[in-house]
Amino acid sequence: MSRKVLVVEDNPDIANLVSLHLKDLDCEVRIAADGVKGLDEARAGHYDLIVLDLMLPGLEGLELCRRLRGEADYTPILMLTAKSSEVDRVVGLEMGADDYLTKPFSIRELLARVKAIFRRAEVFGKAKIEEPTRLTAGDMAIDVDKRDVTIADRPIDLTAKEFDLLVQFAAHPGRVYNRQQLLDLVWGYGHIGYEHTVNSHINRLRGKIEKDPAKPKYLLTVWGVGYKFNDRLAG
Amino acid sequence: MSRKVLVVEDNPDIANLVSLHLKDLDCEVRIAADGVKGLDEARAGHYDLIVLDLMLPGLEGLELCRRLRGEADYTPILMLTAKSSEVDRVVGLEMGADDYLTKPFSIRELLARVKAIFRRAEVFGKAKIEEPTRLTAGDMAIDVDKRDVTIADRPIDLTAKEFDLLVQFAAHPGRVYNRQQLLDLVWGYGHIGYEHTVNSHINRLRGKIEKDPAKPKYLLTVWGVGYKFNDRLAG
DNA sequence: CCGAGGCGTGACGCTTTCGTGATATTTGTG
DNA sequence: CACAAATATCACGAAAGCGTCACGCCTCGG
Repeated sequence: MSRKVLVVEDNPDIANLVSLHLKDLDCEVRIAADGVKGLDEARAGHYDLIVLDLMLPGLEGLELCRRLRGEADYTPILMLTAKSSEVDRVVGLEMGADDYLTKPFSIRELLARVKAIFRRAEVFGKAKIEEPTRLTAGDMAIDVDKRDVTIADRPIDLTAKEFDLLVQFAAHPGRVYNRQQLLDLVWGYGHIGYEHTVNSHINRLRGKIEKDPAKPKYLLTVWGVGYKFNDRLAG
Repeated sequence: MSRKVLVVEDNPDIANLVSLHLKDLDCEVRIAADGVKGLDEARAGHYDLIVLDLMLPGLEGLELCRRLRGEADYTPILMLTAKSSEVDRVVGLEMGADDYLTKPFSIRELLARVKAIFRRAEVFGKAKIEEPTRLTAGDMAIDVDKRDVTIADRPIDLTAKEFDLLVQFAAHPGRVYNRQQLLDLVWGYGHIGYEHTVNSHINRLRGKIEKDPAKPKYLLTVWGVGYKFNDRLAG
């Protein structure tokens, strides 16, 4: 099963990043660099989702949204914007967007929204996208909805960032992430900061989940690259 | 047991949201994007409920309602509308709608109405929809129907919003909600307001249900995320 | 028409978390 | 074995998030 996604975004960096990760979701991605091309493309191809930047040259994102809806096109739309006022959210949704994301947004957030939209679209008989709400690895158990973590049934107290980091790893055991990827995924694309920051958080996280942080059992260092979650955990 | 529901709604955002939550109620949902399709679909399939937007392109919601009734189709109808005038309500009900909801409506409200309609339909020999009318946690007891709360058998006086908030939490202990989710769930989807408002209500609620509001026992803060109801209450 | 209560908003101080720099330790390489 | 680069650790200041209180608006009932 492959879903067609149209990304309408003038910034090629963001467009590429988004399409890269959407392809990971097994999506077929096309990019339109401005509003006019976006509208043409949206009219031409039958897309399952349109990711739309609100700030576009030529044609405002909201206008594109409004026009599509005016033409009785009900392709789900996910809006991206730099503004973060709550009013915008409502305006966007009233214009017919299905969801709304303000920059800087994290890739995890984006993917979560995209999945949510596809999940809703199941109503129309499309295939499912599974999203586990519980993750386990060895004697570690994570409940994503409840945002709690236990090791050998003992609850572990994590901060928001620590938890987000851990979930990112635990959801893809064995996969290696470099620091920039982690910043994009957890902190959000567009976030300005040092890669060094990741070290600190990994360090704090290990202090809470590892019995001996110097010899980590869950969060392993991949020298010269980054980190990964151990995918050979006993028990 | 699955009930068939037809959602006649041109705004895909609302349609998807509604159908998503109806599916949670174990309903089989179909969506019609305009009045004509809605009428066709309503005639063709045997539905247990029709959720109908009053503001539809092509064929007015009221007209659809009237026609169905004219054809001796007595499928229950729940009307949605942006207007909140009393006149509309009366007209809607006279046209044969079974219930009426004005936007912005909260999902909880919608689900409550839907369940109420199904409950009435039981008279005609349909299966039941289970709904826990009582919630307990530690020494707190909530009667959802009566809208009263006791702690250690002492009655607690709550305002409408406070009660709705509490029920939302108590019905899903341990689950973490961020402020936007709470606004959507309790205040109603489409409501315009500040996330900060949630803080105030949590604060007032704690003042009433917590012995020491600074060290809450029921409503816990999840730093950087939102709030949750304690799911590790003793006794 | 007035008063009480519920609600939303703003302000402010406190707490927690986060990011950063400095320094120590480890790892890979010549 | 020594050196450089990468990572780990620690501590501290900054910033963000939260709790609390007070005020004003609105609604509803008297």
